[in-house]
Amino acid sequence: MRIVFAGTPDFAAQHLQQLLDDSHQVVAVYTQPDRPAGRGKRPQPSAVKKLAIEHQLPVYQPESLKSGDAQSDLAALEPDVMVVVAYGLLLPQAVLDIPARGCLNVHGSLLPRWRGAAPIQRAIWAGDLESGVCIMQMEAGLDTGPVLHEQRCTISPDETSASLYHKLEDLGPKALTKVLADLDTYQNQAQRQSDAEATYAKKLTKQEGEIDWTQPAAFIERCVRAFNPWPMSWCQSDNLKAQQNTIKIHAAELVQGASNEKPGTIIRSTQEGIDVVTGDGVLRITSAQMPGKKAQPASTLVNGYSNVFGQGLELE
RNA sequence: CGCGGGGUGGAGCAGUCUGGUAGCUCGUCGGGCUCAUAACCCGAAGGUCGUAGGUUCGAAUCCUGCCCCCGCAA
Repeated sequence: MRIVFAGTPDFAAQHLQQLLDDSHQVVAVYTQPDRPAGRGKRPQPSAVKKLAIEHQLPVYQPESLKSGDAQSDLAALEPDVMVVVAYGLLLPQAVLDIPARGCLNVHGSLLPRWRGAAPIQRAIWAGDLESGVCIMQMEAGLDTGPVLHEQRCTISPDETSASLYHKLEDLGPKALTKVLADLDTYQNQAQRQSDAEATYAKKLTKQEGEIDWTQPAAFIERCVRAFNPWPMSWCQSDNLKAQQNTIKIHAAELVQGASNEKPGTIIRSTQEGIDVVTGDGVLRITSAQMPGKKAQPASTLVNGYSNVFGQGLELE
C-alpha cells in the first residue's frame, strides 16, 4: 500500500515512526511549514519533518490544501491511503477523495466524545475517568467520521495532559498497526458516531489558564492537570515586584477545610504546601514556577518568597 | 541580530537603581530546654557574588565580551 502521512508535532511523529517500523511504504510526508519557535524565534522544522528527513522521505509543506496545485501534487503520489495525525490543516473533500482507500485519522479521545482540537486536555478538564484513541475514516465534518478501531485507557487521579499524551502515544501507533494490517475488515465494520452524544473539545487559550479563585477547588485542580504542559494554570500576586508576575501552578491537591476568607487568600503556608481559599473548598499548591525560574516545590517557595506566599496574603 | 527576566554559602531569595563590613528564610553540625518532638532557645561551620576583562582608592553593585537557565510566540 502506498501511504501518505500527514502530521506535525511529536505525537504525530510517533505514529510515523510506527509506520516505518512496520515496513509500510510511506511515499510522502506532509507537515506544516517551518514555524518560528523556541528562544531566538527562528523557523524550526516540525518533529514529523525531522523524522522524515532522517529517513529520506519526500516532505511536502503546503500552507493549505485548498489550492489546485497542492491537490494535484498529492494526486500525483497515487496514495492508497492517507494517515493523518495532528496535522493542523483542514482537509477539503477534494483531498479526502484522492487516496483510493480514503483518509484515516488518529484522534486522542473516545469519539464521539471530544471532537475537535484539544481532546486530551478536555477529557482531564471535565473530570473524565477514561480516555483513549480512535482511528476513524475521515469525512468533511470535524472528527465526525465512522470509527474503525478504539483503544481505551484510564485517566488516573493525578493525570496531566503531558502524562496522558504519553499514554496515547503508546496506544495510537499500536492501534494504527492493527488497522492497517487488516484494513478491509476494519473499514467494513466501521461504526458511525452518534451525533447526539458528541461533545466538542474547544481549543485551549493562554487566557483560559488564568485561575479564577471563585471556582470550586476541585475544578481548579483539574485545570492545573489539564493545562499542563500548556498553557499551564497561572495566577498573579501584587507582592511580586517583577514586571512579568505570573505564577504558574504545576501541581495542587484538594485538602479538607473551609474558610470565610475571600477566595484567593492564603490561609496556611507550610512545608507541605500553600493552602488557598477557593469558591468551594481549599486548594493546596504543592509546586509552582515563579517568573524566570524553574518549577519548585512549595517547601522552597515558602522559604524564599515569604512576601508572596505568607499567610493572609492574596493571590489573583 | 525578535522581546523580556534570571545566575549571591547545601536549597530558595534580598541586596544592584544611589559603589564603601555578605543579609533573610530553611537545611547541616554542636549545645540547651523538655517525659518527648518535625516545636522552642543558644551557638557554629559554610560564599572565587555564573565567567573573562574594563573603570575606580575601593565593584555583588557601573561598563563590555562569553556561558548557562526561564518566559513571550505556537
